Amino acid sequence: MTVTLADVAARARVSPATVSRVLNGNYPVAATTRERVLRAVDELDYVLNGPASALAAATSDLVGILVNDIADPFFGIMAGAAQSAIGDTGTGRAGGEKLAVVCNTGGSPERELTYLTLLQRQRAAAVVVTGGALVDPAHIAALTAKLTKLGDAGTRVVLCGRPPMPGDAVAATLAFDNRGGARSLTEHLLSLGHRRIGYVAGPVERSTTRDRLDGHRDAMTAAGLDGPDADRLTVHGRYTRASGYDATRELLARDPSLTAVVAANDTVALGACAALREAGLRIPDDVSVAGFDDLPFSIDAVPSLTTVRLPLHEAGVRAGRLAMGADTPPPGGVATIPGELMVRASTAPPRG
Amino acid sequence: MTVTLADVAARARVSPATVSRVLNGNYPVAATTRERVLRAVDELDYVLNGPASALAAATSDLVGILVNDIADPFFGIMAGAAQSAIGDTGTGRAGGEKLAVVCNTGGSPERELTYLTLLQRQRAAAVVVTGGALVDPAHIAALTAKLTKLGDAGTRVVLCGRPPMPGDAVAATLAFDNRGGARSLTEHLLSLGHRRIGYVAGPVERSTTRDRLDGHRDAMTAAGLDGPDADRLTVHGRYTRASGYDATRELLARDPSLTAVVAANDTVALGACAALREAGLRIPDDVSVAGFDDLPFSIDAVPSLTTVRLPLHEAGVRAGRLAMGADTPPPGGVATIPGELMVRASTAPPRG
DNA sequence: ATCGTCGTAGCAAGCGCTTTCTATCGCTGA
DNA sequence: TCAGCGATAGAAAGCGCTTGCTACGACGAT
Repeated sequence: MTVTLADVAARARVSPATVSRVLNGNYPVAATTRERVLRAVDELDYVLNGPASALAAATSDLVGILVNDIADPFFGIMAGAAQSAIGDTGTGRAGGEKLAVVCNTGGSPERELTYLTLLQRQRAAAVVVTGGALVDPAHIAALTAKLTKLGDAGTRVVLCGRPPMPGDAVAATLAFDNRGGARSLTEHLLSLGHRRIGYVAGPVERSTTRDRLDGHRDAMTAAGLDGPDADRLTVHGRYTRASGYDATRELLARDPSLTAVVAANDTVALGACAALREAGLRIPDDVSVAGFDDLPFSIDAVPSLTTVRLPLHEAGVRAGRLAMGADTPPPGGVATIPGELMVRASTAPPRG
Repeated sequence: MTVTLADVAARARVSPATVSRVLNGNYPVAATTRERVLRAVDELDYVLNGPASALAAATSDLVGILVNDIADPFFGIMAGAAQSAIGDTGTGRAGGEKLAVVCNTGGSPERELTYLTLLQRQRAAAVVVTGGALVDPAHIAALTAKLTKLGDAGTRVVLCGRPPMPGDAVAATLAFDNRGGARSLTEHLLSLGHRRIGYVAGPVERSTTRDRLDGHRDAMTAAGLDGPDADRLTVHGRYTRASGYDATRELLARDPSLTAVVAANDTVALGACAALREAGLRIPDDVSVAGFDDLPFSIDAVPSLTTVRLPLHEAGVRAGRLAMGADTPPPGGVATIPGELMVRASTAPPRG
């Protein structure tokens, strides 16, 4: 039926062992023999049997990339960058290609674990886990256990855009400085003269939400604005446009006099803009708006969005290279990646 | 080292064969035996060796989803929908889970082929190929050959949002009616009274570009507007915001008096809006703008974008189910999915 | 009481590859 | 001239699982 190594060997008049060695290029083979084998491979249109090879060699060329939401460019950009970094690291040697695949957890902890098990089952060469973690201790424990098992089985584990985990299960961690970024964003608003600043946060159970909110609070506290308003002007929602819209209406109801809204991310900020506009408020004349992440569409928003730029592409590439073992891990295994404040047209001094 | 089937068998005091049958649930096993095996699996924290299983059974539980650009929600939505449809089809039986993974080709034909080879190597159970095809005959031939080989090897091939291919390599095709959608969009503009309509097309080599442009031309021709202007008012670019921006400036230079711009998709439309606004033109008062796809952000654009809605999520789900063999293919193997005209605030009658 | 049958479980032969160990050949140096 | 060695190729033993076939009781039917 399908062509096997033995078929190729027969056609090239060598032993299967030799064909295997030519294909893997990890053993000296005379040039003329190699030539003959390669020709046979070509003529028979032979494709290696991955499972058989993985079984015999006890390693596979699968690399998994876990994302929370594949329809969100935040993850798409990182995943795409990681995937191409992994694809490009194939040193040109035949058969050296890795199969970098992305798995969409939809933000569900169970699916996250399920995918990790599936990847473990496939004896994946590496796993890149992206995006904010759940704060839930039970899940962290389960995840740590799973990653440890993966690590023990020889799978390289890399965290990207996610806080470090306890234990030494993880080969490398690339964490975003969400807290610092959020702080500088709020500081920007404060320096413009804003005092009544609403905050549209993400889901409480996510570390990203907590870190960004902490950064915001840091800045507010430093400005002496940590009164009871802090809680009253914070609304939690999901990382969606609709959530930003709803939350902003709520904020407006709680304090119609607020002069700025900080959103958990750019997508949420878009929803906030819609709600404000609908309320007859102009941006930034009446109310300033700020986002986070600097996704591609943010610069196109009207007005263009002030936000914190996260080097998603660069982080993805680095994560991919780390997963391949092509880069050495940062000292201590953890690198914190700073965000960069991008001041654009959606923020301005408050009126009066 | 790692736990094997034999270890589980020993602990449950049965033969490896029995453990395998319990895990696969495809052979009668006495309830008490099953119970004992399951407990042993649990106690030893056993994870099946995927490659070994795939080798012995000559099938794997890998399903590949190919996309052009993972950072583009157009693909993200379809891929996410397909992936969850595939995950959910696991009929509850233990071990029945498929590993649905998405592969990012970046629009490169070579990478497309490479990924297909890699999936073939893994003996993937199914492959879903999304997005517009390349018009290039050489690539179509190569692709057809590859897909045929995959099909012959038992991989179910499903096309989603992509025109049908020659031959019987493909199990099912879900094609979008790009041409019909584009036609109704332009008809809408014509019915508003527009006559000088610019068209910002995608890359010439993509079938999606060609189909949408054909639909536009259909409508223009039917309105007796197929003069030399047809070419003059068409500019090709990529499916990006920047490309839409550049192309629209070009269009404006060619004919400052145009009253409407139709873009190849929503992302491009956003760029077009930016260019128009920069030129001091108001939307839709001075110039109407229309997109295609109805991505989530389109309703949030200012003004909200008139576009053609493609049921990306539904199509993705259906493709996923087809890939699992959970749905029966449409008659003839091809289903054409219509788009729905969404008239919003970015289009209005021309001035005067 | 005997035989066929049904329901379970075990045996053992691979699946297609990798890799260790061994064999062979042509040289080089003494 | 011959031992010894480097370079290259082959033989064969698995890797961990699936599955066709066989084995074995227990039971109802004759």
